[in-house]
Amino acid sequence: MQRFSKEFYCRDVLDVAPEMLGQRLVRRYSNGLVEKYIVTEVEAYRGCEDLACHASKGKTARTEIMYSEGGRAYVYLIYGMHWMLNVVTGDKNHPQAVLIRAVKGCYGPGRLTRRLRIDKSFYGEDFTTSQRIWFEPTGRTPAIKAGPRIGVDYAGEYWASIPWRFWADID
DNA sequence: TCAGTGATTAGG
DNA sequence: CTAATCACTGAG
Repeated sequence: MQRFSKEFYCRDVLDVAPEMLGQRLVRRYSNGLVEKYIVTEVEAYRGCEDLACHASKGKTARTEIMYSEGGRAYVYLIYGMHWMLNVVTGDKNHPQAVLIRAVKGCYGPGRLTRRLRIDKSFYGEDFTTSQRIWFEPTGRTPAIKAGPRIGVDYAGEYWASIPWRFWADID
């Protein structure tokens, strides 16, 4: 099965995020074991004007990767214990990312990274060339639902209520 | 409901 | 250096 190429990721995050639902996340461990998961829930974070997006506070060592071309991983630690896995999208200097919140059988962004053993070493990982994590098209086009993003009340009512969380009910 | 946990960030 | 913040989770 072919993985998604650069072109898939180098588009607006609001186009990419919903299209990732129903697609396959593949993780290959150092011992050769390969696990495959279907993406079921994501969130879009879009540019410096989006007050819920980390890039709204400007370019820092942590957010730098979001300013690169789409197709790389933005990984960071939250609340001192949970790694968050994001997919950078869009053109260079258009900081955007898709937070992977859930896959079939594993719900919650922190649980997901714990199960897949994703940590800081995945920061900047290139999904188009990586041998340990990537995404593949499945051909599925599930019905998509949308609602407010989780845990971003600090961004103010407008950005906290905008429906940029997307999910699909996949058995 | 609420504490745990530590990297990251701005500020002195 | 200090202190605040935080795209979450699990226990009760």
